[in-house]
Parts: sequence; structure tokens; C-alpha cells
Amino acid sequence: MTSRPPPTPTPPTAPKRTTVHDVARAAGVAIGTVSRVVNGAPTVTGEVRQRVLAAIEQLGWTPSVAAQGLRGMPARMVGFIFSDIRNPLYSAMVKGAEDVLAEQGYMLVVASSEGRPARELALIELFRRRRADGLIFSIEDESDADVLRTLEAARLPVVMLERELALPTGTVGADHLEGTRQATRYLIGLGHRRIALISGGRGNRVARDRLRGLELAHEEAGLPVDPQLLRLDSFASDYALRETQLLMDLPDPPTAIVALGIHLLPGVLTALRMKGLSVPGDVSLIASNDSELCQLATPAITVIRYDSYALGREAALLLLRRLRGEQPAGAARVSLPTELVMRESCAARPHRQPGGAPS
Amino acid sequence: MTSRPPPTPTPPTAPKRTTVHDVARAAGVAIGTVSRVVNGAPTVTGEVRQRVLAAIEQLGWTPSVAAQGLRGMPARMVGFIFSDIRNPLYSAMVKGAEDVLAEQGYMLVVASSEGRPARELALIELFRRRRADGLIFSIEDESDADVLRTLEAARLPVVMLERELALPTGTVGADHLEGTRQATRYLIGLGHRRIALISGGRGNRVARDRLRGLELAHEEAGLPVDPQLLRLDSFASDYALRETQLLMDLPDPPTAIVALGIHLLPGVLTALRMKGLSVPGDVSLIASNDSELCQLATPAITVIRYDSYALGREAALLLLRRLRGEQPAGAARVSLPTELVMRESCAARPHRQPGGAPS
DNA sequence: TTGTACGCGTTATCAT
DNA sequence: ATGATAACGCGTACAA
Repeated sequence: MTSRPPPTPTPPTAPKRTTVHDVARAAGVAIGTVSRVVNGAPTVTGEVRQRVLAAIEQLGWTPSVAAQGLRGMPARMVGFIFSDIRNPLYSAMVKGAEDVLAEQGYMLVVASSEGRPARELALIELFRRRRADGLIFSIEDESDADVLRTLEAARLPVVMLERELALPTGTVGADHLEGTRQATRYLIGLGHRRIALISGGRGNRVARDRLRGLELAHEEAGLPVDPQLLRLDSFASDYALRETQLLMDLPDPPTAIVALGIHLLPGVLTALRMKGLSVPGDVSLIASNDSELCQLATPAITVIRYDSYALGREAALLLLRRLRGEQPAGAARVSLPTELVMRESCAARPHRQPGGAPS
Repeated sequence: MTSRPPPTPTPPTAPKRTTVHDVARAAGVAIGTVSRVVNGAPTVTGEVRQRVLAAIEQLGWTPSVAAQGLRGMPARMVGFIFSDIRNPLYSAMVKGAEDVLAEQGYMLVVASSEGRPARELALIELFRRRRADGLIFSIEDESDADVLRTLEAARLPVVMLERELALPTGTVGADHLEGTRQATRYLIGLGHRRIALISGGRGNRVARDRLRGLELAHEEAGLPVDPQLLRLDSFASDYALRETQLLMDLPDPPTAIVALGIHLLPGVLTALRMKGLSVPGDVSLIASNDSELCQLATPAITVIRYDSYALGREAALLLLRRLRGEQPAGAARVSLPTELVMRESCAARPHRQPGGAPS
């Protein structure tokens, strides 16, 4: 079949991509000049520039990204690794990052790790091979040696989102310590002395900061923290459901629950309803982050709110600064505030018999 | 500076990328052999293959994607254009698409259009220039001439998600006609005769199918549709709030509201609460899609449910089939079922005075 | 079975 | 100010 080209006048299978050469020929100049025009070199005569631009316009030419890449130009692409974009926190971060990056001509590639370090490893490798310019990363376990080694070996500019590493990466996160401290103070002020904390992610900074915030608020008030009231093993809804049941079955159950993690609230509410407990009559409740459910539940839920979209924006901005060399390669940290939004789910501690949970 | 190389033993600014040549040298073969090994050509001796693989392993070499791209290899990248990933319907679709694509070595680039055709135009152009292998697209307005022309000119394999064009693209969507028909039938069966429909997106198939479903259910029952009860201009929460207020202020208000659009429910619920109306006592309510809010609201909301994640998967699968040439280039359509999930927000039509809305 | 050499489309460095 | 030309790293026909 390849022995002799068919006599087709216009082979339908040859829509050969137009190149600089075509443009140069059409404009009657050399390819170097075309390159100079599109890259804004100041040494081009107005008249020639016009001819070239006209030719480009007419042929609809755009430089080949692949060829540019071969010449060492940046791919203008950044990867964003997180566990699951269906988590509204992450989708807001993605939108924030994308808005910033798109404006600067970067593409955002989303990559779900499902929270599995092995997958994180593969994704870092992928982005390295694909010549991503940088990475935004919500690592699952901040101390996973394999992932850390691969990340370092990849030599990619990285901004950690809601996480913090020993490596010299950028870091962007909300001030969960202060947020949790403020929420706990508020509950203590309402008279609560047994405050449960349900949250997850032992392996990352968010969880540590939240626990520390709870502890600090207790210390300030000279109150002890009962380890029995700490349930810090998962962000999953059914974990919250089960742990809430267990907590309320305690001989001396909590009078307030702080459930920090977007999926936890449904589990807590379901458990409380199953037990016939009312909010805030029997137990006060603070959740995080804000959501339509929090606003429209009855009662409306008091929440620790923070701006995930802004977190994504800040991460992208920090990364761009590093890519442009404006930011020294060392560690840089951006912290965004949280806000306690008081609604109807908290009340003064109910006075009830010691050890007597309502049936 | 280039006249004489500085005597630096290991120049810190020269981490020159390792190439096929390095691998070839290390393995004592020619570059062609290296290429044959990595591309699985059957004509390589076992012994040589081992040497090459060892060299690759040792040097940590991976082929340059840019160079491959220049050779005409596919970029293994697909773009997904939609209005805003913070909409949970889209984030689920993205996850579905990503899961399928990642498994096949493709990257998924997310691109928000904010619902603006001008932005859609720019994004299509971007993906064309960037040599995306294909596109998944939830177009804002199915009849926008500019966008359609650009899409056609881009000559990219396209799968429309929840949309349908006259162009020969793939099409994946939920069966909203049947879903809305079923919901309307259910309400009619409960005795409702004045059923309002709040939804948006006049410019796309989803909206048309929903309206048609409502009409068909009425026709089957020999009932008229009152155009006054159709509010089909937006998917925004505040639109739902305002229109619900207006609807309930009508001399002859609806006894049931069907609010189809993920952001509409909060608006409807807020409006009804402001007016002191109860669900389902004063008005029955059906929403779409399902959400935690629907499950945990009091009363729990009856919904038309469909699987956005599966829609994303199907879109990616259809696109991949086209990319692999398994799917003829013409139009192909995948339709996924909806399900009516009955909860507590619908009741038999309340008997009240003609024209008398509760104060 | 393996090595050689060309071309992909761009940018950058020379001459002119 | 502009033109010619050498890389960039890979895949692949073709030669050996």
C-alpha cells in the first residue's frame, strides 16, 4: 500500500498542521521573524510585524505546545492531588486554584488519590514525567516516608494545602487551632464541662491543630480534657454515627459535641435522632465546615466556617510566585482565619442527674 | 560565558535531563534499541532487553512527553468544560470521568466556563492548541452559534454531558423526561392539580425534557398545565426563593412544587419558612438531585435521584471508545435512569378554600 | 537483530 | 532588522 502514493488530488487524510514555515512563507519572511513577532521581540519593523500577524490570522496558526515543550518551555500545567473531589471542601479549593491559574494561562489537572499513599506516589511520578510546572497537594499522611522521598526526588515546586511537611514546600491552611479553641471556649462559656471531639486525619496538621485548640481552651479555663471524649480516627459519616452512639451511651455522656469534618454532621445527627436526643436540649453541637445542611437543618447548626475557595486561591498564588521566582525556594506559610458562626445548635448545659442519660 | 566552560566539577545549574542517548550509552546499545525495548517491539533479544531495562531503571529515565508529542503521539489528556465544579453534580461527574480516564493513563483537565459562552469559546481553543485528545463538555447554551462553530472547527472528539447538540458528538445524560413524568404522576395521584415547576437552563436538553415530562404526565391524566406555575429561568437559589414567594402569593397557589436543580431546594425551603408554610401540610415538595440536605431536612425531602458519578464514567467511556476508534465517529447516545425516592415531603392535596392562601 | 539518520515545530544563536 | 541554522528528545524507516 505504501509502494505508490494514490493519485488523490487532496488526500483527505492529510490535514497537515500549519507551522511557522507556512506562516513565514505566507508573510514572505523567515521563520525566525515569525517567532520574534509572536514572542514580542522589540526588534521587528512595524510593517513586517503587520504582515506576519496578518498571515497568522489568516492561517489560524498557533505555536505547537509540544515543540515548545521540547525547547524547554514550561508546560504551564499544574497538578492538584487530593483524596476525592466530591468532598465540597476540595471542589471549592479546586475552583479557587483554577480561577487563579487559568488567568495566568495554566491548566489544572485534577488527580484523586482516594487517600491511598500508593496512589499518591504514582501521581507524583506521573506529574514529574509529564513535566508539570508545580503541584498542589493535600497529602494523606504527612509522615509517609515513601511519598516524602518521591516528592523530594521529583524536584517539583509544591504547595501543601491544609497539610504541612518537613520539606521546604509552600504551605497554605486555615487556622484550625484558633477556630477549635474559639468554639470550645464558647461551649465552656455555656457551662459545658464534657465536650466531645469527633474528627479524623490523625496523620495531618489539621487534626493536630484541632485537638490542640480544644486542649488550649480547656487549659485556659483550668478544665481537664477527658480522653474518653476524643474520637479522632476518621472523617467518615458512619464513623461519626457509631462514635456518637457510643459517646451518648457513656455513663457520663458529653453535653456537647464538636464534629469537625464535612461528612461527620450527617452521622452525628442521624445517631442523635435514633436515640431520640434533641439538639440543643440534650446535647449542644458544633460542626465544620459550613454547608446548606447546617443552615437549613432544624435547628440550624453552629459551625466553624472557613473559606475553602480562598485556600485554593492562596495555594495557586503561592505556587505561581515560586514559579516566577518571586518566592524564595524555602518554606512559606499562609494561614487563613476561621469564623465561629453561631446558630441554634448550642445552649447552656442541661442540668441532669449525674450518670443519667435520658432513655 | 560560553567561550570556556568553568572548572566547576559538578555545575549546580546543569542537571541535564537524561535522554535515550544516556540510556543507550549505559546499556552499550543504540538509541533505536532503547526505543524498541520501551515500546515493546518483539524483535529484541532477551539479554539486550535486560541490559536496557537495567540502565533505564538505574538512570530513572522516562521518555519525554514533549518529544513524543512532537512525533505526533497523543497527549493522553482530555478536557472537561462545565460551569462550576463546586456544583456537586459536576464534581461527581469529574470524579467518575477521572476514575475511568486515569486507569487508561489519561489526565483530566478541569475548566470552568462560569456559564459564559465567551469563556467556553476560549477553552475550546485552548484545548485545541494544547492538543487535548478529546473533550467532555456541558455546554451552557446548546444553540450558541459561536460556540458550535468553534467546537466544530476544533475537530476534537467530544462527548456532551447532560446536553445534546446537532453536531455528531457523543451524548450522555440522565433520563430527566421520565424522571419528571414519574414525579408528576405521583403528585397527581396524591390529588394535586396545581403543580409548580421551578427549574432553569432554558437553553439545554435537561430543561426541555423536564418540562416535557411534566406535560406528558398531565396529558395522561387529562389535566391542563397552568403556564403561570412554570418558573423556568434559573438554577440559582435566590431565584427559587423569589419565585416560591410569588407562586404562593398567587390567588390560586400551587399545592405542590417540583424544584429541579441542586441549588433550588434551599431557596424554596427558605421561602416557605418565611411564609410560615409547612411541608407537606400546606404544600408538597419534590426536589432533585438527592443530597444530605434532602435526607436530613425535616421533613426529609422526596427527590428525583440520578447518579452523576455514573454519568461522568459513561462520558469518559464513550470518549475513550471514540479515541480508540471502537466507536464510529457519528452520534452515540447513552441514557441513564432516574429514580423517585419517596420521603416525607409529599402528602395528599390539602383541602382549602378556593383562592385562600393561609396568612 | 541492531545501528543510523531523518524529521517533528519551535526557540535561540549566529551571521548578514 | 532579518535570515539561516542548530539544537531539543523521540520514533521509525532503512541500512547493515
